[in-house]
Amino acid sequence: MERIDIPKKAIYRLSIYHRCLKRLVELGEETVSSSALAKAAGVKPAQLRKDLAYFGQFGTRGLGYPVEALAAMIRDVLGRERLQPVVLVGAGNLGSALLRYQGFQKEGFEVVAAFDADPEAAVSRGVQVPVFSEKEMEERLQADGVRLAILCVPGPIAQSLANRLVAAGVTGILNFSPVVLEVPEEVVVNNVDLALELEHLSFFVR
Amino acid sequence: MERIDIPKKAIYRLSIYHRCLKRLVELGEETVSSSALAKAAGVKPAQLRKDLAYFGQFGTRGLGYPVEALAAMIRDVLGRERLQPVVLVGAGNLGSALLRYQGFQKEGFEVVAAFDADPEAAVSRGVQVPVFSEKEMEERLQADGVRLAILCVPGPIAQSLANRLVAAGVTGILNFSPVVLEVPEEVVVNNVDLALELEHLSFFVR
DNA sequence: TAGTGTGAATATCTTCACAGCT
DNA sequence: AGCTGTGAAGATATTCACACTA
Repeated sequence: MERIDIPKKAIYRLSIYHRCLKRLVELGEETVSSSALAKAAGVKPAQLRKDLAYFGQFGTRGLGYPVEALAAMIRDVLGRERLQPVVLVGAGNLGSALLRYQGFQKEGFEVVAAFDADPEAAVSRGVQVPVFSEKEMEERLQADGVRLAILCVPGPIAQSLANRLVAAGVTGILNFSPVVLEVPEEVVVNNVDLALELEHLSFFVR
Repeated sequence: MERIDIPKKAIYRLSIYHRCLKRLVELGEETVSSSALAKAAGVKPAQLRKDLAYFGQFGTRGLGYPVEALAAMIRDVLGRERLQPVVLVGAGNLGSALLRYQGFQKEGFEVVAAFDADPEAAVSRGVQVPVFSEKEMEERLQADGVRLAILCVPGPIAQSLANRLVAAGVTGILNFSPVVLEVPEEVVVNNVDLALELEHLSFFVR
């Protein structure tokens, strides 16, 4: 595994660059300089160049980077060339909002199914994605070979659902529950902790 | 400003420690060791001790940290002793879910008002918080002296609303829009970019 | 003995600055 | 002339390891 020494934050930035590049494609730009793209992404030019250099040489000295090709390479690096199916667990308030939220689809993720203890309730919230009983989770996950899950359940049950997801073959969890999940080390957990983000702001604001 | 050399991530961790401490308070624990608390928070003991040491000495050698007092000091450091009012801008799908979401209240934040171009629609989504027309934003912000805002509007209009928030005295923005906001340097922006988090996972999962 | 507080060592990440293409 | 690619320097953050103390 050669990507061992790529800064984790660089991966985040890659996503941001990709988004900026998509805008440039729409504008019909053919090339972009590191300084222009860096500005759009809110980073320093040198950092952008270094981030890209981890994956190869894509630019032309004196000219810049080819917009289209660079976007394609980032998609490739991020594993976004063929799109990953995703499931969502816990279609409560936040969960069902995420299901209606267009942001994931816009970035090319397909939420193929949702699971909840009370599927009826979720459906009544206007969710389009099929919502199944949480009991069917394992069989459906395995049938579809799903590896990415969004977890939006209350704190106290988050760990046990995470365990079940992992056992069913999920290796990436986007966790909205305000809980530190324990998972085997081959599983990646990404925490989005809304209250924590607000709290963090409040430190800088007073 | 002496907190200049405190790792930014340490502030995040402080919030996590605080959450764990609250649980310990409920359980009636009087003291906790760095290793126990670190385990609960998902960090190494040495890191926990270092994080706390930035703010003073709170532990007793051979014994551990007093749960209650430590929680109080963290609240103090995070500026959470008196609670900050927060507003939410953009009560669409995601925004109104956040308004119904109990997580903020549970952590002691009060969302005092929401603003949207179409307040009726938001109210019809079952939002309890008063929703005002986006036009009234400035006057109400200034009246209440609000300094924290949650921004959940579509990308294209995010920057202009951020500008208005800043002009009206907001100094901390929790930004859910998939856009890099430009703000004066005294303003802190905290980005929560849902699609980006998923994309990040997909890199590690393939 | 159990467990904090911390300097020093290490690891990680960012920025500089410039050689080298086009 | 303009802009990339990158080694080296600098800045930050984490971890170790142990002196110290209740």
